[in-house]
Amino acid sequence: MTLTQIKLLIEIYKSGFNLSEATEKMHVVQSAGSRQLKLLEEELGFPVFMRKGQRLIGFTQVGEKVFEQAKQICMAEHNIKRIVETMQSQDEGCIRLGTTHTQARYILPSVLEQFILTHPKIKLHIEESSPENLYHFLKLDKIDVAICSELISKQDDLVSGKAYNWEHVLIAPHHHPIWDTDLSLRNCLHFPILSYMKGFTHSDKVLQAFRKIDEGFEFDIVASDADVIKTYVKKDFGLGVIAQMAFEEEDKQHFKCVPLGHQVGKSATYYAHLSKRYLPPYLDDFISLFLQTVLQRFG
Amino acid sequence: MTLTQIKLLIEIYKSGFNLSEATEKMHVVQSAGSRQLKLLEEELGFPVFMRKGQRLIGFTQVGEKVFEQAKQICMAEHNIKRIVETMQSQDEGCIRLGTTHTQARYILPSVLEQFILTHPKIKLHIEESSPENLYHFLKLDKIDVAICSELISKQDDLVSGKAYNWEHVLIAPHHHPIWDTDLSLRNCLHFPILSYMKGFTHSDKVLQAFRKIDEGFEFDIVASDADVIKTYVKKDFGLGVIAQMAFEEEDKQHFKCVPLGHQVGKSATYYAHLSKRYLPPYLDDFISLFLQTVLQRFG
DNA sequence: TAAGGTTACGGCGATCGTAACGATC
DNA sequence: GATCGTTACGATCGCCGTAACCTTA
Repeated sequence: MTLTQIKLLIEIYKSGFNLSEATEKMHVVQSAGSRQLKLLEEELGFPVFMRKGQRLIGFTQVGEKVFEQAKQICMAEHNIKRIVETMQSQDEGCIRLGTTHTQARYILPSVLEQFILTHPKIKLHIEESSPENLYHFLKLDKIDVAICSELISKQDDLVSGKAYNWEHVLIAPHHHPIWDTDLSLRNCLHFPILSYMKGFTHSDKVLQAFRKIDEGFEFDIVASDADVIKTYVKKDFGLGVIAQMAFEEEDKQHFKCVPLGHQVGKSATYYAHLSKRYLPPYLDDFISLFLQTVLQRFG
Repeated sequence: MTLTQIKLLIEIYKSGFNLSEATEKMHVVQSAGSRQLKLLEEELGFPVFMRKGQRLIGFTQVGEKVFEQAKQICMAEHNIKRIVETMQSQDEGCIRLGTTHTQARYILPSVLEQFILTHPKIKLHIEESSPENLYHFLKLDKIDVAICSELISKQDDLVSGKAYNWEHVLIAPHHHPIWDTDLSLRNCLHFPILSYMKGFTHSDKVLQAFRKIDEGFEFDIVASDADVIKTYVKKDFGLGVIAQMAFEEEDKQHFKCVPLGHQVGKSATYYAHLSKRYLPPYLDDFISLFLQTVLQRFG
């Protein structure tokens, strides 16, 4: 068994079981891959791939399990490369952070502000996407660490932890008639309601809460970030339901704001990274700093 | 980077940083190993080993981390071999079980009785030792799975789970004067007390409990298994404190028995195996059967 | 017929073993 | 001086690329 053969398995999988494509990615001719695969399967004494005629169409039962281990091997090999890279370039490096707009816009600025002071040479790539996408990005090693809510916790191949709790808040201009009511969700239904798109910032929680009152409820306007929602609410399009983090000091000029936690439930933000992935020291630092910062702010 | 080089790191470590010994184990001449090591370190751009003159004396800081990953790679490679082995020999195989006397003698018989019915061709190696040793045996891959109390849980490189709760019991012959008292620990102190050796079957818990009453308390006779203790108690050497599992139906002829859980605390038995280790189906079966059996008996 | 996969063959590079040398205890 | 590690050199083995061939959409 060789590392080349192990990597070949991975590439074949990534290519959708197309050996030609896999070998191309490995910068060798197709026949070389064909031979290596044959050698590997001979050594193991079992076919790793199911074939339709000659073509590869998927893993065998054994293949599935072998593939799992092959991924481990590749991961560890990458880790070794990362270890020496981060050593070579002492305090330099790059953090590929995946997060949602809410975190990027309202939480991370203060974290990053401090981080770049202590780690001036670390580059930052901030990838904004939905929690679901972030989960896939982690698994595909497109990002090093994810900070978001939902989905991420309790995945067995991820290390994750809760960073802080938060709740949704209701916002409306100071003059809005809603402020003359008891602020129940039922009363809110008399006005257009703006909130997050499906999949963002626990919007489902809000939706469920309203649907307990009005089964066919839909938001009137949805956006994927609070800035847009706030802008529209400012223009008196209706009531906004956003994450508490998105309500800032200067928004008090335009809006009143009440928490909705008791009516739609509490939420939480998590961090996560692949469990067997090597984390360079500066990434550990970043996560620590993040946790420490939100602890001060929400703890 | 090659698998050979990775394995070389492992072997050098295992040989106490003696390259000659390591290469010998790998069935190549010493110079071959020397070269491979040089190549690896050149490729990484960092020395993996600290040297005193030319001799290897330990890992560098980078080396430590690389070594961690190297172990992962070796583990995964072994797993692949195990996967195909267990496939080749269908229902054959071997379970190397590490456990304590208490489990082996009083719990496992009923488990194994059933297991060999459904898996007649699986060989069993039962290694008896203290929990602490079992932990090391797991890490050295001397055993596949451990069943015991203490120590094992909450180790990050182990997968472990609680199997059942139990408590210590006090035993003494029917005619013993202790049965005329209120059975407090304080009253027990008037008699010689026999229990487990340090490190076995949560003996520390019992010791602590007695020491709360009598600071300088020591057991009068200790043994590493309940059979010995029971034999001595039968001969009227004193009171016995053993695990509840060790008190069997036929012992009622000779002893009375009272639980001590409220006085010395409850205990639990766990199972554990290396977290990244491939478990063949029959090993999964074994653990399931074990859990199921103790659930019926204690659950 | 094009695309995916296998097999045969020749060349080249990688690794090995021998052996001589250097360093350390 | 014995043990441990490095370096040089020639031989061998393994892997690659070319190319011809086979199989199936």
